[in-house]
Amino acid sequence: MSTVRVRFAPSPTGPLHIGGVRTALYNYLFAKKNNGTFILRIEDTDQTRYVPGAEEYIIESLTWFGLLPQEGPGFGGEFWPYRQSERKSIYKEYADRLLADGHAYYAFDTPEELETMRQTDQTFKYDSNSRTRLKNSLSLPADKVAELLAAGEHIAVRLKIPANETIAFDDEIRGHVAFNSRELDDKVILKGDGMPTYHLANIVDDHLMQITHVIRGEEWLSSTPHHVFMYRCFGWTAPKFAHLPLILKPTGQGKLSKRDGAKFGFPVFPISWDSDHEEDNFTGFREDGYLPDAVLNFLAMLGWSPGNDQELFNIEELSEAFSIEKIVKAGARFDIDKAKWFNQQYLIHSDNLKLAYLIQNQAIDANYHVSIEYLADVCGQMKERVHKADEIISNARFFFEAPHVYDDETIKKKYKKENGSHIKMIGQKLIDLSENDALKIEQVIKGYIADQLLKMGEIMPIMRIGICGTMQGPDLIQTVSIIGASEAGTRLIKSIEIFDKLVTD
RNA sequence: GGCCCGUUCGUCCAGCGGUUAGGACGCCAGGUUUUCAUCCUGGAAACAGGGGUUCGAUUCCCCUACGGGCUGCCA
Repeated sequence: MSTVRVRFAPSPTGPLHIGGVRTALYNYLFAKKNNGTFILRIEDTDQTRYVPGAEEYIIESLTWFGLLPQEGPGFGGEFWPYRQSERKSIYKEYADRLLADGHAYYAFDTPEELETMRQTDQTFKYDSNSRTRLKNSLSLPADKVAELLAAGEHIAVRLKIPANETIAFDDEIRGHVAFNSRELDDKVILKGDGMPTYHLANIVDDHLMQITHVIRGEEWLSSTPHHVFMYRCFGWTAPKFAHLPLILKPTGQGKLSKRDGAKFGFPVFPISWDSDHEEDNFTGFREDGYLPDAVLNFLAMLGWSPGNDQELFNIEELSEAFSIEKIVKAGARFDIDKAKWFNQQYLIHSDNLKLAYLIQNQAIDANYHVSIEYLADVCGQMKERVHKADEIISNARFFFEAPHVYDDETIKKKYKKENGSHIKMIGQKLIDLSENDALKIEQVIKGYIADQLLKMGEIMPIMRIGICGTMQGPDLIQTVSIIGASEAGTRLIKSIEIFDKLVTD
């Protein structure tokens, strides 16, 4: 048994889609599980769709997730180059071989002519049947072919699919899949510009790079018979295929697309993508406050399960438990609520200081200049109350500044004017305390409430509003201990003035 | 339209001939708490339909319906 070699082969036509990340993840997990090699190959054979920066984006995304390839552009490996545009001559050589063996032919039809055919006939297909009527080296007389070849325009090489035979393969996920070759079109394998199409480049590279398992999206299932046919023509052993179910829109029809992020209000890309065109700017999971491991865990469960009820896995556990047989066959709808839940779980189990560093820039941007230790304390209190890292700051501004607005509703409902002086007194005592030990603070507050025979339920909520402005927040004693007894006391005294006015009005 | 793939709670998964069809997210109710959240307890919620095969089908086969993909000198 040869060692497992798998590849993730994205096309640098834009930012890497979250579905692509899952494909990369499954390849990575499969390699890890089998002690194999995970390879990155850049499929940039379409010059017209090439987007500068896309390759860097792909690598930065994989890096963020920790899904680093052992081979690939910039990662070493003995099967270089790993960028298809740099392998052009290799593909030409193999296309020639197919041509020489009679498994491919030259086609001279222009894209416009083919477009017209498709317009007039919805079912048009360039295949074993129609090719006899089209402009190619099979239908045209030899001298005419030679002439067109010499002219050198619009020369494409097409695969000569046999007329009527069964082409089948065993998919690792779907089992036996069979096609009749009459349903298959004569795919272009070498384009007019001399570049190969995906189909040729893909199988040549997979063979040359000794790929053992092709794990890719289901959109490739229909062209797999073409690939299998080419392996046969070359006399090569085909790798094993595993076609992954697609990720579908949360609601409505079709697969998740890049525009769905804006439409549904959540990211569909790992990290942000900035383009010259406003409508092509996308925010990423990273910038939106998600942790990479949480996203990975969520993605892993979208189309795969370990066969039991466990859902929380770190990457090591994931690769240990992973198996292709457990991949689900049906497409999965993207559920952002589940993703948020995973993220919250990871947030809760994250180290406070790590979280603090993660959100440090956000704090600075908001003009909150506090120590990293202070931020860590805030994270400790807030992490179980949020779903995304950025909410730690946006939901708890009272840790950084006195509240500007107060929850009127609760004040009107719970504030009794006779308690005002007591709360002011507590405020003064906190100022006098001049230290921030939680135990001492608790003694001051709860001690006073007990001494004066007051009710916790009447005093604490009002104090909370006075200090935080809102009813939502961590334990009050802990909060005071973090922002400081003196600051809290000052806020209390000031807020009572406002509350008194609010209640009399 | 044609070909291929699929179909268990709203969603993601478990189930691989005999189960009160299980878990998670979300939702609802209750408990804990100074609030929110976490956490705990409970609840509503599904085998697309029809034929077979079988003593017995959610599980196997066929048909229909529905969903998805492909049908480019894009990947």
